[in-house]
Amino acid sequence: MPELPEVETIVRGLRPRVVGRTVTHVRVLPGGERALGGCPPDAFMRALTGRRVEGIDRRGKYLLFALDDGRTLVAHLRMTGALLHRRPDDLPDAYTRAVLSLGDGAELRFADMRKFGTLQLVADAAEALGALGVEPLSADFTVEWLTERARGRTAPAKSFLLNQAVVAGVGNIYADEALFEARLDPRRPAGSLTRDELARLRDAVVSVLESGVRHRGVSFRNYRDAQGEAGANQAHVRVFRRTGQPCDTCGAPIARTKLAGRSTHFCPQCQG
DNA sequence: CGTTACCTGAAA
DNA sequence: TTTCAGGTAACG
Repeated sequence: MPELPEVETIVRGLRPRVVGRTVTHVRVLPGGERALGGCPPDAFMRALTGRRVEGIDRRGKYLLFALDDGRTLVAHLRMTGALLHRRPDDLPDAYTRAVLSLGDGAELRFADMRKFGTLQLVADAAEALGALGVEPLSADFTVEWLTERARGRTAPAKSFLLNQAVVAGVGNIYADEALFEARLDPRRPAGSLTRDELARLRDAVVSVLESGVRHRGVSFRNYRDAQGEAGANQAHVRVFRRTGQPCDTCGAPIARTKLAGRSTHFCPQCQG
Protein backbone atom coordinates (compact mmCIF):
# COMPACT_ATOMS: atom_id res chain seq x y z
CA MET A 1 0.00 0.00 0.00
CA PRO A 2 2.54 2.63 0.87
CA GLU A 3 4.71 4.10 -1.86
CA LEU A 4 7.66 6.43 -1.42
CA PRO A 5 5.73 9.45 -0.03
CA GLU A 6 3.82 7.29 2.46
CA VAL A 7 6.99 5.53 3.66
CA GLU A 8 8.79 8.88 3.91
CA THR A 9 5.92 10.23 6.03
CA ILE A 10 6.16 7.24 8.36
CA VAL A 11 9.95 7.63 8.67
CA ARG A 12 9.59 11.32 9.53
CA GLY A 13 6.97 10.46 12.15
CA LEU A 14 9.06 7.73 13.75
CA ARG A 15 12.44 9.48 13.76
CA PRO A 16 11.87 11.94 16.63
CA ARG A 17 9.99 9.36 18.67
CA VAL A 18 12.11 6.25 18.21
CA VAL A 19 15.72 7.25 17.51
CA GLY A 20 17.74 7.02 20.72
CA ARG A 21 15.27 4.59 22.31
CA THR A 22 16.27 1.09 23.37
CA VAL A 23 14.17 -1.95 22.50
CA THR A 24 13.37 -3.44 25.91
CA HIS A 25 11.02 -6.22 24.84
CA VAL A 26 9.90 -7.87 21.60
CA ARG A 27 6.70 -9.83 21.00
CA VAL A 28 5.91 -11.70 17.78
CA LEU A 29 2.15 -12.25 17.60
CA PRO A 30 0.15 -14.79 15.55
CA GLY A 31 0.70 -14.25 11.85
CA GLY A 32 3.88 -12.28 12.59
CA GLU A 33 6.36 -15.11 12.10
CA ARG A 34 5.94 -15.10 8.32
CA ALA A 35 7.16 -11.48 8.18
CA LEU A 36 10.50 -12.63 9.58
CA GLY A 37 11.49 -14.44 6.41
CA GLY A 38 12.45 -17.73 8.01
CA CYS A 39 14.14 -16.29 11.11
CA PRO A 40 12.77 -18.15 14.15
CA PRO A 41 10.77 -15.73 16.33
CA ASP A 42 12.91 -16.47 19.45
CA ALA A 43 16.10 -15.66 17.58
CA PHE A 44 14.53 -12.47 16.26
CA MET A 45 13.37 -11.42 19.73
CA ARG A 46 16.75 -12.21 21.32
CA ALA A 47 18.73 -10.37 18.65
CA LEU A 48 16.59 -7.23 18.87
CA THR A 49 16.11 -6.98 22.63
CA GLY A 50 18.49 -4.50 24.27
CA ARG A 51 19.46 -2.81 21.00
CA ARG A 52 19.33 0.96 20.72
CA VAL A 53 17.94 2.56 17.53
CA GLU A 54 20.64 4.89 16.19
CA GLY A 55 18.83 6.17 13.12
CA ILE A 56 15.91 5.59 10.74
CA ASP A 57 16.22 5.93 6.98
CA ARG A 58 14.30 5.11 3.83
CA ARG A 59 15.46 3.45 0.60
CA GLY A 60 12.72 3.15 -2.04
CA LYS A 61 9.78 1.71 -0.11
CA TYR A 62 11.96 0.14 2.60
CA LEU A 63 12.45 1.48 6.14
CA LEU A 64 15.91 0.97 7.63
CA PHE A 65 16.42 1.04 11.40
CA ALA A 66 20.15 1.30 12.21
CA LEU A 67 20.93 -0.49 15.50
CA ASP A 68 23.79 0.08 17.94
CA ASP A 69 25.38 -3.30 17.18
CA GLY A 70 25.83 -2.34 13.52
CA ARG A 71 22.94 -4.47 12.33
CA THR A 72 19.87 -3.10 10.51
CA LEU A 73 16.20 -3.87 10.95
CA VAL A 74 14.76 -3.64 7.44
CA ALA A 75 10.97 -3.27 7.09
CA HIS A 76 8.81 -3.38 3.97
CA LEU A 77 5.08 -2.71 4.38
CA ARG A 78 3.96 -4.14 1.01
CA MET A 79 0.18 -3.75 0.63
CA THR A 80 -1.32 -3.33 4.11
CA GLY A 81 1.57 -2.97 6.56
CA ALA A 82 1.74 -0.17 9.13
CA LEU A 83 4.27 0.90 11.75
CA LEU A 84 2.52 2.65 14.60
CA HIS A 85 4.02 4.53 17.53
CA ARG A 86 1.66 3.91 20.46
CA ARG A 87 1.42 3.85 24.24
CA PRO A 88 0.76 0.45 25.78
CA ASP A 89 -2.68 1.54 26.99
CA ASP A 90 -3.76 2.84 23.55
CA LEU A 91 -6.51 0.79 21.92
CA PRO A 92 -5.19 -2.33 20.17
CA ASP A 93 -4.55 -2.04 16.43
CA ALA A 94 -6.20 -4.75 14.33
CA TYR A 95 -3.83 -7.30 12.80
CA THR A 96 -0.88 -6.37 15.01
CA ARG A 97 1.83 -8.91 14.15
CA ALA A 98 4.73 -7.72 16.29
CA VAL A 99 5.33 -5.22 19.09
CA LEU A 100 8.64 -3.64 20.11
CA SER A 101 8.54 -2.07 23.56
CA LEU A 102 10.76 1.00 23.87
CA GLY A 103 12.75 2.28 26.85
CA ASP A 104 10.53 5.33 27.34
CA GLY A 105 7.44 3.17 27.80
CA ALA A 106 6.08 3.65 24.27
CA GLU A 107 5.82 0.85 21.75
CA LEU A 108 6.26 0.33 18.04
CA ARG A 109 3.53 -1.88 16.60
CA PHE A 110 3.83 -3.64 13.25
CA ALA A 111 0.31 -4.31 11.93
CA ASP A 112 -0.43 -6.00 8.62
CA MET A 113 -3.78 -7.42 7.56
CA ARG A 114 -2.59 -9.30 4.49
CA LYS A 115 0.70 -10.53 5.94
CA PHE A 116 2.80 -9.57 2.91
CA GLY A 117 5.02 -7.17 4.87
CA THR A 118 8.51 -8.08 6.07
CA LEU A 119 10.71 -7.36 9.09
CA GLN A 120 14.26 -8.56 8.68
CA LEU A 121 17.24 -8.20 10.98
CA VAL A 122 20.44 -8.28 8.92
CA ALA A 123 24.15 -7.48 9.27
CA ASP A 124 24.10 -5.49 6.05
CA ALA A 125 20.94 -3.77 4.78
CA ALA A 126 21.73 -4.85 1.22
CA GLU A 127 20.91 -8.47 2.19
CA ALA A 128 17.26 -7.52 2.66
CA LEU A 129 16.82 -5.05 -0.20
CA GLY A 130 15.74 -6.08 -3.68
CA ALA A 131 17.42 -4.64 -6.76
CA LEU A 132 16.86 -0.91 -6.38
CA GLY A 133 17.45 1.83 -8.89
CA VAL A 134 17.91 5.53 -8.29
CA GLU A 135 16.23 7.51 -5.50
CA PRO A 136 13.86 9.78 -7.42
CA LEU A 137 14.18 12.66 -4.95
CA SER A 138 17.97 12.70 -5.21
CA ALA A 139 20.30 14.47 -7.62
CA ASP A 140 21.11 11.07 -9.18
CA PHE A 141 17.71 10.95 -10.86
CA THR A 142 18.73 12.42 -14.20
CA VAL A 143 17.32 12.28 -17.72
CA GLU A 144 20.54 10.58 -18.86
CA TRP A 145 20.02 7.81 -16.37
CA LEU A 146 16.36 7.29 -17.38
CA THR A 147 17.33 7.33 -21.05
CA GLU A 148 19.92 4.62 -20.54
CA ARG A 149 17.48 2.42 -18.67
CA ALA A 150 14.67 2.91 -21.21
CA ARG A 151 16.79 2.12 -24.26
CA GLY A 152 15.53 -0.95 -26.12
CA ARG A 153 12.73 -1.68 -23.68
CA THR A 154 9.46 -2.86 -25.14
CA ALA A 155 7.52 -2.87 -21.85
CA PRO A 156 4.93 -0.11 -21.43
CA ALA A 157 6.00 3.15 -19.81
CA LYS A 158 3.79 2.27 -16.83
CA SER A 159 5.64 -1.01 -16.18
CA PHE A 160 8.96 0.80 -16.62
CA LEU A 161 8.04 3.24 -13.84
CA LEU A 162 6.87 0.45 -11.54
CA ASN A 163 10.18 -1.35 -11.92
CA GLN A 164 12.02 -0.73 -8.63
CA ALA A 165 15.35 -1.42 -10.31
CA VAL A 166 14.76 1.66 -12.46
CA VAL A 167 13.27 4.15 -9.99
CA ALA A 168 13.00 3.10 -6.34
CA GLY A 169 9.74 3.94 -4.63
CA VAL A 170 7.22 4.62 -7.40
CA GLY A 171 4.07 2.48 -7.11
CA ASN A 172 0.72 2.25 -8.82
CA ILE A 173 -0.73 5.60 -7.72
CA TYR A 174 2.28 7.80 -8.42
CA ALA A 175 3.08 5.99 -11.69
CA ASP A 176 -0.36 6.88 -13.07
CA GLU A 177 -0.14 10.42 -11.71
CA ALA A 178 3.33 11.00 -13.15
CA LEU A 179 2.33 9.75 -16.61
CA PHE A 180 -0.68 12.08 -16.56
CA GLU A 181 1.47 15.02 -15.45
CA ALA A 182 3.95 14.22 -18.26
CA ARG A 183 1.07 13.79 -20.78
CA LEU A 184 2.35 10.36 -21.82
CA ASP A 185 0.27 7.34 -22.80
CA PRO A 186 1.04 4.66 -20.19
CA ARG A 187 0.96 2.00 -22.95
CA ARG A 188 3.81 3.52 -24.94
CA PRO A 189 6.85 1.22 -25.08
CA ALA A 190 9.45 2.72 -22.74
CA GLY A 191 12.10 2.48 -25.45
CA SER A 192 10.02 4.63 -27.79
CA LEU A 193 10.05 7.66 -25.49
CA THR A 194 12.10 10.56 -26.80
CA ARG A 195 14.64 12.37 -24.69
CA ASP A 196 12.19 15.24 -24.39
CA GLU A 197 9.44 12.94 -23.19
CA LEU A 198 11.75 11.28 -20.68
CA ALA A 199 12.73 14.72 -19.40
CA ARG A 200 9.03 15.48 -18.86
CA LEU A 201 8.58 12.13 -17.17
CA ARG A 202 11.50 12.73 -14.83
CA ASP A 203 10.15 16.12 -13.79
CA ALA A 204 6.64 14.69 -13.38
CA VAL A 205 7.84 11.85 -11.13
CA VAL A 206 9.66 14.34 -8.89
CA SER A 207 6.67 16.66 -8.83
CA VAL A 208 4.03 14.05 -7.91
CA LEU A 209 6.26 12.46 -5.26
CA GLU A 210 7.03 15.82 -3.67
CA SER A 211 3.33 16.63 -3.65
CA GLY A 212 2.69 13.26 -2.00
CA VAL A 213 5.22 13.97 0.75
CA ARG A 214 3.84 17.49 1.25
CA HIS A 215 0.35 16.09 1.79
CA ARG A 216 1.53 13.23 4.01
CA GLY A 217 0.61 10.47 1.56
CA VAL A 218 -2.53 9.04 -0.01
CA SER A 219 -5.08 7.22 2.16
CA PHE A 220 -7.55 5.53 -0.17
CA ARG A 221 -8.07 2.68 2.24
CA ASN A 222 -5.49 1.22 4.58
CA TYR A 223 -2.61 3.65 4.73
CA ARG A 224 -1.93 5.28 8.10
CA ASP A 225 1.17 7.17 9.25
CA ALA A 226 3.20 6.47 12.39
CA GLN A 227 0.58 8.23 14.53
CA GLY A 228 -2.28 6.31 12.91
CA GLU A 229 -3.41 9.37 10.94
CA ALA A 230 -4.62 9.29 7.32
CA GLY A 231 -2.82 11.26 4.60
CA ALA A 232 -4.44 14.03 2.58
CA ASN A 233 -2.95 13.54 -0.89
CA GLN A 234 -6.01 11.71 -2.30
CA ALA A 235 -7.56 15.19 -2.71
CA HIS A 236 -4.74 16.08 -5.13
CA VAL A 237 -4.86 13.00 -7.33
CA ARG A 238 -5.79 13.68 -10.98
CA VAL A 239 -6.42 10.22 -12.49
CA PHE A 240 -5.93 7.40 -9.98
CA ARG A 241 -9.29 5.77 -9.20
CA ARG A 242 -11.11 8.51 -11.09
CA THR A 243 -12.39 6.24 -13.88
CA GLY A 244 -15.26 7.88 -15.78
CA GLN A 245 -14.84 11.24 -14.06
CA PRO A 246 -13.94 14.26 -16.20
CA CYS A 247 -10.26 15.06 -16.69
CA ASP A 248 -9.28 18.25 -14.80
CA THR A 249 -7.52 19.51 -17.91
CA CYS A 250 -9.82 18.67 -20.84
CA GLY A 251 -13.03 17.22 -19.42
CA ALA A 252 -12.76 13.88 -21.22
CA PRO A 253 -13.69 10.88 -19.06
CA ILE A 254 -10.72 9.20 -17.36
CA ALA A 255 -10.14 5.73 -18.80
CA ARG A 256 -8.96 2.60 -17.07
CA THR A 257 -6.99 -0.33 -18.43
CA LYS A 258 -4.73 -3.06 -17.13
CA LEU A 259 -0.95 -2.96 -17.52
CA ALA A 260 1.58 -5.19 -15.80
CA GLY A 261 -1.37 -6.74 -13.98
CA ARG A 262 -2.23 -3.39 -12.37
CA SER A 263 -5.16 -1.02 -12.82
CA THR A 264 -3.98 1.91 -14.90
CA HIS A 265 -5.84 5.22 -15.10
CA PHE A 266 -5.26 7.87 -17.76
CA CYS A 267 -6.85 10.61 -19.84
CA PRO A 268 -7.20 9.30 -23.43
CA GLN A 269 -7.30 12.91 -24.66
CA CYS A 270 -4.35 14.48 -22.81
CA GLN A 271 -2.22 11.34 -22.87
CA GLY A 272 -2.95 10.32 -26.46
C1' DC B 1 8.12 -10.11 -21.17
C1' DG B 2 3.30 -11.02 -18.85
C1' DT B 3 0.93 -13.81 -15.36
C1' DT B 4 0.35 -16.04 -10.92
C1' DA B 5 0.75 -16.58 -6.08
C1' DC B 6 1.01 -14.91 -1.59
C1' DC B 7 -3.34 -13.28 2.21
C1' DT B 8 -7.54 -11.00 3.93
C1' DG B 9 -11.36 -8.04 3.45
C1' DA B 10 -14.27 -4.62 1.04
C1' DA B 11 -16.81 -3.44 -2.80
C1' DA B 12 -19.15 -4.46 -7.09
C1' DT C 1 -20.42 -14.55 -6.04
C1' DT C 2 -16.80 -12.32 -8.18
C1' DT C 3 -13.49 -8.83 -8.53
C1' DC C 4 -10.34 -5.79 -6.78
C1' DA C 5 -6.64 -3.78 -3.55
C1' DG C 6 -1.36 1.23 -2.76
C1' DG C 7 3.70 -4.88 -3.80
C1' DT C 8 6.85 -8.02 -5.41
C1' DA C 9 9.04 -12.78 -5.97
C1' DA C 10 8.58 -16.67 -8.68
C1' DC C 11 7.11 -18.68 -12.67
C1' DG C 12 6.62 -19.91 -17.85
